[in-house]
Amino acid sequence: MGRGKVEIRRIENKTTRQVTFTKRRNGLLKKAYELSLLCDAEVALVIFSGGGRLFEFSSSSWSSNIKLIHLLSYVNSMYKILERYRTCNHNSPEATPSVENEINYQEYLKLKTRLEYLQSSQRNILGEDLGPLSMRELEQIENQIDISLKHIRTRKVENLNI
Amino acid sequence: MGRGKVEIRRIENKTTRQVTFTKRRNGLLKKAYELSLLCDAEVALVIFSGGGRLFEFSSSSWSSNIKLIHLLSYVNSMYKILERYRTCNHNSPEATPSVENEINYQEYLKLKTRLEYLQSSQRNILGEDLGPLSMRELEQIENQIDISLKHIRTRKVENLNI
DNA sequence: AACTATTTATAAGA
DNA sequence: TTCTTATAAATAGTT
Repeated sequence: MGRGKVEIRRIENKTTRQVTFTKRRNGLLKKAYELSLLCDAEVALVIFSGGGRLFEFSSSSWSSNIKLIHLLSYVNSMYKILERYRTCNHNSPEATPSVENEINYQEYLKLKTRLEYLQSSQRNILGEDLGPLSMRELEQIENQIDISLKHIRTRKVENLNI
Repeated sequence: MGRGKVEIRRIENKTTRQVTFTKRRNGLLKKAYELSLLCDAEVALVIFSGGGRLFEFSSSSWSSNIKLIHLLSYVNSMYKILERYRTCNHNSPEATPSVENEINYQEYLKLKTRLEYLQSSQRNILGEDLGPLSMRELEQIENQIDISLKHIRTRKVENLNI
């Protein structure tokens, strides 16, 4: 994408590396933003430069109070699980708590059901997949949204007055 | 970057949105990888599709004083190891119960994270917990809801005509 | 920091 | 859907 084709490996020249970093960093942040907006996706991007400076983007559909904190908790729980796996395996491979796993599977199914319900409901609230809905259901959603719109507009005015 | 110039706003057509998501998601992941390698940078990227599927990249050279990044890298490499282990043991199914369970547990965590996002996002869409949101975010939600209201009203009229 | 020659990404079409 | 291709966008090397 430039005067010459470039091999994807560490750029040895420091100045070139710095310049390329700035250009590509901006490109990446822009594309992360575009993906989130165009495709309604949730995107979190964290970049540390070689010198340790931090740049980040996260789409606003991760409502702002969770954002990267949420990412951290996701990573954290993954970490704990993997840690447990490692320890388990080290000591007594047959001691894997199968009861606990069963409970987890029940929980998993519950969660999955709940998630599917929420996704479907969210789609409806966003005006998608309205086909199967009755007039009564449509009116309920319409009403809900109307109220929500009022809340949001009130909140906007409050924000302006701060 | 294609046959036509495209405005950066939510693609309304579902199929187009899905296709664009796949293309741009791959592009973004590739560029994240290239940036990390070319410029010796630490990059973490997490993407949720509209349908809730998770995609992620994280570079493997993290400086140890950065907690989040370190954890993410750790999780990533562990995941790869688990994945390889699972593939290796494809032929001897009785040897892998705990790995399978752990991977299911990972699925569970993914689901849980996604559910929490959805709940929070749903609350916002319903006009709740608006406190932490910026004006820009409020306007985005307002806009989304406005569009939704139009869809729902159109649908109501269609229903009446059946 | 700008500038452009090229490469790369991708939107629309097949 | 997957593959192709025309065109937009990104960016490597230059000034």
